[in-house]
Amino acid sequence: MPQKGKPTGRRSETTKAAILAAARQHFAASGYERATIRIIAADAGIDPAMVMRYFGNKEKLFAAAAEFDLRLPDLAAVPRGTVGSVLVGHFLDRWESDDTLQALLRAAVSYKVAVTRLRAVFATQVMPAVAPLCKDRATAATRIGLVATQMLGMALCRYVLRLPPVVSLDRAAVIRWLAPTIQRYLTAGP
Amino acid sequence: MPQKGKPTGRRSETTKAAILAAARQHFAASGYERATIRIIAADAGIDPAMVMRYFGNKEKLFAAAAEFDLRLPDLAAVPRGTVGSVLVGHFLDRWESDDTLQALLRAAVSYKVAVTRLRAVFATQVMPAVAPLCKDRATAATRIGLVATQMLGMALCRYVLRLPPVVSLDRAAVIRWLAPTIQRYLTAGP
DNA sequence: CGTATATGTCAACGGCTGTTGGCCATTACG
DNA sequence: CGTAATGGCCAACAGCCGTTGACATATACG
Repeated sequence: MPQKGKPTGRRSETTKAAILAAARQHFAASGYERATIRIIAADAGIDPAMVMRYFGNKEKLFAAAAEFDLRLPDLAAVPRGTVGSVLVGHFLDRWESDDTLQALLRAAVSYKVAVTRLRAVFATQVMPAVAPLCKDRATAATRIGLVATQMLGMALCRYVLRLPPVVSLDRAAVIRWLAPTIQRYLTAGP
Repeated sequence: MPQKGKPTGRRSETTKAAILAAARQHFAASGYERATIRIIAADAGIDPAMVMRYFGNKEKLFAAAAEFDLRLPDLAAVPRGTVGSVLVGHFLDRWESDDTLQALLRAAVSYKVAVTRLRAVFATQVMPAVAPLCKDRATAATRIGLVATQMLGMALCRYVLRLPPVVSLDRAAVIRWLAPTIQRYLTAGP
């Protein structure tokens, strides 16, 4: 038994990982339609046909590349007043250390599968983790939706559109400005 | 002299307008690469070759379709404390009454020309109109950049990604929640 | 009326796309 | 060692894309 165990094969896992990495990078940099299977394969150093063998088709390749975990921390453990800065800081970290989010956002704008996935991430990862912080269940969804508008708006302007004044903010400044907004959306009166 | 005066022709302006309208609609709904010239032409009821004759190529067609004016009101005239709600309300209006902004945002994510145009709109329309409200020149660009993150984030979540909790907010609620954020970005201490 | 010009259609081109099936090399295993 | 399977490459397909040029029609004007 060579490596792991799923296929009986030899080094397929290595190649598969290389394809996934190249796919994430190009989906993140160019969006769904411009990230060609041929380009991704060339970047991974193999033939386009291998991509099809391992992932079936482009849609499934994207689904595999867009799989990811936001890794939200346990928010019940942080002090009430700092939840805003913790959330902003965590999002910045995740956004800068993982191409997947950028791939998801860039693709979601023109590719149905991606927007569905993004909504799923919101519903299954953000909502359950943040909702307990809101006292009244009734407005929780609204509050978390508002948080999403500010967070995704920052990501859009900073990493995708690259608006100069937003790009030149340093990490601390982003947290200093955005944290009170997030805090207010989550806790302020209706 | 048949209608206006620019070409000597007969009804070319009508067709040109039909093409532009169809282009805007499809760019807004599908992004740059999925909005094909063939589809746009079919929607305008003419042959694809006409698009080329009137606009040269797809890039120039997009440039023509993405031309637009944000029509920001004179902010010096509104009371100091209501500038937030005026801005949010105006953006919502513009966003819902004109496909162009959505076309610009959808295309900007994967099409260089579009992101350049969007940055230009920010620099030549938003900055000059909003900057006078900021007392210190030094932080004005930063403050307006922050406003952009919240505004574009709302547009992204509401009109492009269609996150359910954000879509179901009514106009008044959006203003009620976002106005204080905008107000703080523009006027609060560093 | 005759002719030039604008308006529009048609068919085709080269290029790029996702996808497929067949062929070679290498390795694992009896 | 021989055989089967796995990893990988190559060439080709059908389809769609932007774009082009030749050709038909209708209008404007001398």
